[in-house]
Amino acid sequence: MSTGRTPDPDTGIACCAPLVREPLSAADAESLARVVKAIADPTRLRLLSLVAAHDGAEACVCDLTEPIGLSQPTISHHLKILVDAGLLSRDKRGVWAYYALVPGALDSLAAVLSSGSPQPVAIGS
Amino acid sequence: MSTGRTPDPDTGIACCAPLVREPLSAADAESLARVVKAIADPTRLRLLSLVAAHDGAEACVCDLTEPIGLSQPTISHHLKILVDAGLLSRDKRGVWAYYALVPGALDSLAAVLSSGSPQPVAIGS
DNA sequence: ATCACGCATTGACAAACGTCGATGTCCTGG
DNA sequence: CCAGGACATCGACGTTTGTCAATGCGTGAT
Repeated sequence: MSTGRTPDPDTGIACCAPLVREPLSAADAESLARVVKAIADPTRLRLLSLVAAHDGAEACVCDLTEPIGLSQPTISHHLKILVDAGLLSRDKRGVWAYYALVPGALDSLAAVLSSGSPQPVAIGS
Repeated sequence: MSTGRTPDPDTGIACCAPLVREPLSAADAESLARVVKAIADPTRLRLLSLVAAHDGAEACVCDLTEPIGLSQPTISHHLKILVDAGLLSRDKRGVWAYYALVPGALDSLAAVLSSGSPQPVAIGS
């Protein structure tokens, strides 16, 4: 141990400033990272944007597959990740599955990031 | 082709609503994802929080290694990713390397997310 | 009942990621 | 000049991730 921080007893010079507030705990960081990971992919960002761009912030899979240019199973895979993260909601009506933005989900995530010291976020499950 | 969207000529019923605004382009999604990926890791979130928790929003590596509990090369690796993403700045003074939050970087990232249709972000390089 | 269609699930595989130990580089003090 | 400390870089390893083809499951129409 004693890896670094050598406060010279004479000068009292250490390398660092003291803590002025509580940092993020390991558990909080893990749950926050789980939500951030959901949007850390270009395909999923485009999916969110595409859903938001549709009237009513709602779209079905058939309207997302073509503009993205990936296979249908891949689109379903990404949509599932976004739903599990609490960012999208799934509503199956008849043959079609409609995905919609969860109101406030992205906003509360953004609020956590912009605040200097992130609080735990309760978006995903 | 013709994967989905079968607007019945009689009923006119299709599955989806029309677009009401421009979605994110593939290139913009890729550059935005590069920044988001930088914070999509619990260790890096804790590092950002730790730096922010220090007086002056500045800290050296020796003060970050111990609370995180990972090896020094791993911490340096994560710090490099955060610097490359434009979220941290590195300032070597003497023997020590001080990392500080780039003012406004996290905020503009948060602004992109909360806005319904994300604009391209010019944070990383 | 049967068929076609929209979507989800599975299994497989290459690429990217996180972590470590070992080593290199630069600065400071003696 | 030499020794030691702070930090970066390198090489390696196991794990996770993104993608696809193939298949399964409901639903609605014939």
